[in-house]
Amino acid sequence: MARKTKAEAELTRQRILEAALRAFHARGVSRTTLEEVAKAAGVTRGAVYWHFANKTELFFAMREQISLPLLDKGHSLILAENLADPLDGIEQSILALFQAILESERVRQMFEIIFLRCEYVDDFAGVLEELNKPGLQFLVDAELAYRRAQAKGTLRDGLDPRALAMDTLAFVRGLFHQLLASPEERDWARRIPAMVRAHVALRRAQSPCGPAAAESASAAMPRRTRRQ
Amino acid sequence: MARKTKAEAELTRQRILEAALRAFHARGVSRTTLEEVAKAAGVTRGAVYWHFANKTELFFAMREQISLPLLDKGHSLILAENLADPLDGIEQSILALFQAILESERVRQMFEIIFLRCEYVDDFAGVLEELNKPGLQFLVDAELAYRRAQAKGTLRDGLDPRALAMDTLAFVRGLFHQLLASPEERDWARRIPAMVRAHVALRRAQSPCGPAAAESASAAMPRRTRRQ
DNA sequence: GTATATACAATCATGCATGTATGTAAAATC
DNA sequence: GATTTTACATACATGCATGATTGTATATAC
Repeated sequence: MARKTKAEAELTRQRILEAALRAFHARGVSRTTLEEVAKAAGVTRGAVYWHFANKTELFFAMREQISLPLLDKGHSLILAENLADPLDGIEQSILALFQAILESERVRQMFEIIFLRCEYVDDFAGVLEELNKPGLQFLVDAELAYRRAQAKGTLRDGLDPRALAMDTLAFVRGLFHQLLASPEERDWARRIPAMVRAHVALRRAQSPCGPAAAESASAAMPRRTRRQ
Repeated sequence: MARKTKAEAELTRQRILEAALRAFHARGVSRTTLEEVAKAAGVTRGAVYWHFANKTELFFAMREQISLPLLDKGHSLILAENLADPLDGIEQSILALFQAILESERVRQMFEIIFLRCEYVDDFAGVLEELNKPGLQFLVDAELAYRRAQAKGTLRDGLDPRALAMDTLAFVRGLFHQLLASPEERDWARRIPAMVRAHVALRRAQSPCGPAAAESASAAMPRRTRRQ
C-alpha cells in the first residue's frame, strides 16, 4: 500500500483515536480488541500498532486529548480575579464542567469510559492518580476561594473554608457519578445548574435578621426565573 | 476424587467466593481468569463451574453476599422512628455506611471492585441499575427525613427537602469515591465523620439571632471533642 | 534523481481463556 | 446394600487477541 503524506497520517491517527473512544465506550476498555478499533477507523491493526505501542498507550492518548483542555478551563474560572463574590467563581467553574459534559457527546463518553468502563489495575492504576490530581487542585483552589469569600463577608459565618472545600469536592464528584451512571434521565440539563446553585447558596452569608434573610436563603431552592 | 459432604461443598463455595473477591480486587474483573480464582481457592476450574455458571454469575453472587446486609442496615437507620431530630437519622445512616467500609477489609475491597475494577457493559450493564437502586431508595428516605425535620423545626428555614436529599446523595456518593480512589490517605477514619457531621450541621436550624446561633453554626467545623 | 525513512497492509506464531464433556468415588437416598 | 446423585478433577476442543515479522509503495530528504 501506498505511503501517506504526513498530514494524511495525522488524520488516520485522529480517526484511530476517535474510533477508540467509540469502541471503548461501547464495549469497555478490556473487552475491545485493537482489531475492532482498527476496523472502525477504516484501517488494519498494523496502522494502530504503528501509531500506538499497545492498547494502554492508545487509551492514555485518547484520554489526554479530551481531558486536558477541560482541566485548564476549570482551573482558570474558579479563581478569576475580578469577581464581586468569590463564591461565584466556584459556582461558575462547576457549572462549566457540567456544561461541557452535557453539551459534548465526546466529553461525556470519555468520562463514562473513565468512570464506568475501565478497570484500574496494572497499567491503568496510574490513571487513578491522574484522576485525583484535578481533584486536589480543585481542593486548593476552592479553599482559597472560600477564604476570600470569608474575608469579603459573603460567606456564612462559622464555616471552615478547608472543610467547605472538601465538602464541595465530594458534592461535585458525586453529582458527576450520578450524571454518568444514569444517562437516561434527560432532565439533568435543568437539574444540575439548580443543584449547583443551591449548593453554593447554602454557604452564602445571609443578612443577619432582616427580612432580606428569607429571600437570600430561598436561593437554596431550585430557581427557574433567573437566566443562566 | 472423593465426593464431599453437603457442608463441605458449601464451604468450598464460600472459599471460591472469597477467592473471587481477592482476585477481582487484585487484577480487575475482566482480567481475572477462573483458573486464578480456582487456584486461589484450592480447587480446580471444575469446582468453580460446578457452583457458578460463569464469571458473571460468580461476580453477582459475590457482590450480593456482601452488599445486601449493608443496604438493609442503612435503610433501617435513616428512618428510625424515635429520634429527637430526624436529621440525626440521616447522619447516623451515612456514618454507619462509611464505618462499614473503614472497618471491614472485605467490604472495602468489594466496593473498590464495583467502582474501580469493573467495566459496566454487556452482562455487567445491569449492575449499574442495581447500584442506582440503593441511591434512589436513599433519595426517598432522605427526603422524608428532611421533611420530618422541617415539620419539627430542626431544619434551617427556606430549604427544599427534595433538593436537600439530592444534594446529600451527591455528597455521599462523592465522598464514597474519594475514599475508594485514594486509600493511601489513612486519615479518613477521623475526617469522614467530621465531614458528614459538618454536612448535616449546615442544614440544621439555628436559633434566629441569639448568641446560640454562633455555637450552632460552628458545628459545621470539624469537632474533636464529641464522642461518636 | 537517488536513497532512505515512512505509513501502513498482510501474514504468522503463540498463548491463553473459555466452555464442555467425561471420569469417578463417595455421599445420599431408598 | 444397591442405586442414584453429587461434587468435583481431568481432559479436550475451540476461538480469539496479541505482538512480531515481513512486504511494499510512496513521501521526503539530500
